[in-house]
Amino acid sequence: MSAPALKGDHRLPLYQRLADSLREDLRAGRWRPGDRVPSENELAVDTGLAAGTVRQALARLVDEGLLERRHGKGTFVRRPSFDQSLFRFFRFRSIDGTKPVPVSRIRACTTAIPSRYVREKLQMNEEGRAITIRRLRVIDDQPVLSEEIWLPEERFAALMDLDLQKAGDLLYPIYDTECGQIVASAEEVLTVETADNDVCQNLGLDVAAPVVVIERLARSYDGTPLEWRRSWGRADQFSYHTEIR
Amino acid sequence: MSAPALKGDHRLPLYQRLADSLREDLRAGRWRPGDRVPSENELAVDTGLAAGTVRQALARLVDEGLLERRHGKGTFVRRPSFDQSLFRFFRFRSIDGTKPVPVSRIRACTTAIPSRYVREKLQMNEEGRAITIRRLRVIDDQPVLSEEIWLPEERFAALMDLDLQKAGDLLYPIYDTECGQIVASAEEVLTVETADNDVCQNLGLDVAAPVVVIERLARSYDGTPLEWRRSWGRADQFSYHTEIR
DNA sequence: CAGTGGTCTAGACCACGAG
DNA sequence: TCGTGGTCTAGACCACTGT
Repeated sequence: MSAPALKGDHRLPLYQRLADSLREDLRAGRWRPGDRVPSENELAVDTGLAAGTVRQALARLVDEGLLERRHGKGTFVRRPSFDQSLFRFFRFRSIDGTKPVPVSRIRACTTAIPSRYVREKLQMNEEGRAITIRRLRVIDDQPVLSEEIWLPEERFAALMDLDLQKAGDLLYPIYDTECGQIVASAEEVLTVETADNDVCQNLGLDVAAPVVVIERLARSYDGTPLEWRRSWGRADQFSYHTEIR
Repeated sequence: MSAPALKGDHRLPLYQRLADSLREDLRAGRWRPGDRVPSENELAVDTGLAAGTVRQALARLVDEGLLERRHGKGTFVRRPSFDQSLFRFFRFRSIDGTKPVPVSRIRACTTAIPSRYVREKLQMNEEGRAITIRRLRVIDDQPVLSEEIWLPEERFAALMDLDLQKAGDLLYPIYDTECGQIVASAEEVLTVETADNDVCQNLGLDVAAPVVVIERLARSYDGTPLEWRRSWGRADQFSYHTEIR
């Protein structure tokens, strides 16, 4: 009957256009991780769509990992927790067997000119400078992961005024609070190498021991590359489990 | 109104009970991979459910990877193609750059008593015997993967009357046609090791070169373990991509 | 209790594929 | 043209959460 008040290509399904619209709101910071988004009913009234259509849009965003439903309470912006992603790949255990909380030990934090490879990953132009961090992740005083991190200086300048040593073990909350940058998704590529001298020293390994290398490109809600990092971990702790269907 | 003619716990949602029922039909071989299942309309009429409910049940099975929808044609039993799963993990390329079709080179096929580990994976009792196959997967005469395969003899006895050398490069179609066993899903665990002498020889590697080990447990539609295999591949060909959200 | 998401229905119309 | 899956509606009732 009446024209639905939704932007976007009118040839696309309404639920998709609503999903796109909500994704855009998310990117613009209309709601923050942990916030409740409007209820299905509110959205249906606001958009003039049927409840079922709204539901389908929300379902899509839930599938994408952006939203989270809680029966009886509402639909919420999901808080991505990337630092558990390490434990998808490595079986780190603390001495007491319980949940391992890797401590961050910063070894360096400077501005530098990124390599061409990193520059392209971060979609920076040739003049752009970057902040680079080198750190160890440590469990029970045992180094388990060695990391090299690159950030475009433009967005993360505030980090240089900070004492990262005292700032906590997780970087993404710091990116958020100090730089206003929210990491919403990431791509990772795993490969296997033999450790060079540097990595051997950092992780306490024998020369040429196998190491697993994880390259991660983290992005904001709108897909802008925010951070590139490369992590080395001992391969004998590596284990990845998957289903095929 | 009328009682829906569906088995199962009546406290469960109807779409879930229908999905369970269809999954059971699949397991029982009512339809084979590639077959078309009844249309949404037919199912709705048969079960006395609304079309939307049937749709939800099918959506679930599609998510599980059991079915596949083709707009305008129907809903089909998915043909799982596991041998492309290698290429999720390894970047094998043929000399001419095109699609790599690894050739199977059988090295041994005998009956044997499985180790306790394999026996438990296959849920066999202590008296049960097994068939074991050792083979190389070869691309352009280069060995890329070394495999050790274990099957419960009870289900796969027909294999021993066969000349596997001439039977083709993919085992799962043979399991199907010769033994009536359809592989519907599998779990894989990836780890990294350093190559022992045996693996070095098989893959043409230096001693102590890193290798990626893939353990796979393949199951039928009802979850019965059908095959356990362990594959070794050179780690410098390994690469795994994933998304985090 | 009110408000949320979850299930289910009945029916309309659209888009695709094949004869 | 027909049968298939895909989108969308309008409304009923259920189940969970908090007050």
